Amino acid sequence: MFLEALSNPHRLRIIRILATGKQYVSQLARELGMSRPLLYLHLQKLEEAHIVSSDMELLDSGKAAKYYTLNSFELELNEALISTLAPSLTLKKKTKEDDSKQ
Amino acid sequence: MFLEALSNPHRLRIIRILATGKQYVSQLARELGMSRPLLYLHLQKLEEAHIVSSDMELLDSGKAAKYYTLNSFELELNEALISTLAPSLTLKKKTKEDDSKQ
DNA sequence: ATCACCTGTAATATAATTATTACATATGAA
DNA sequence: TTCATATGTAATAATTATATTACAGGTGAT
Repeated sequence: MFLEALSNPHRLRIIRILATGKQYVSQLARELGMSRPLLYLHLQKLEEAHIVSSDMELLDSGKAAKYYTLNSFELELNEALISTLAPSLTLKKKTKEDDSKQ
Repeated sequence: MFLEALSNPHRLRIIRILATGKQYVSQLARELGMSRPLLYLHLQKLEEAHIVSSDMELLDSGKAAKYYTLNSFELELNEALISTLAPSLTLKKKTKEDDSKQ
């Protein structure tokens, strides 16, 4: 999931922008020139991979906004790491259904 | 391209196996329980990303076999790296057509 | 009430990736 | 010659991922 989340150019751009500071969704959408629904999709993937986090905050205007923050991460990516961690890096979480099917 | 190549479970399994030593395609297909055409697809993506390399060798039987080897790589993956390298990590190489369209 | 912002998502369309099937070709051994 | 084992790829199908459109709802200011 983690590497999968990093495998899209839009998502890397999002990371790059959030690296300069937190932003709320509409603002980010304007900055990226991207529709909000599409941005939502990418933000969700990043959030599921724990690469970003979100929280609601009040703007000065008094309106609520959803702010996204970049989490810090560090991964020494080499062939040895992949050999040991292979499954957990990209596979989606197994559901209980999957287990019982097994 | 590099991160994209690492964003698939099959390809990580391939890496894991090749980490134990080079193998030729048919052998690898049997070991993975995967069809050869599909394996080809994944090996190509890995090779384009320079994660694996291939060369033809003669088996003891006298038949030619295409061996794949895992290249060694090392990438310190963190938010700073992504901020600086963002575009080159996932984008496909631009073609000359792309340039002239621009 | 209307305008200018915000969040959130359902339904759908489009594009890209992944997977299968069916071939053609070559070599050595029985 | 036939069998078993290689490589290689074209054509297609199936599945996921990405992107768009169209909504509904909320708040504060004019």
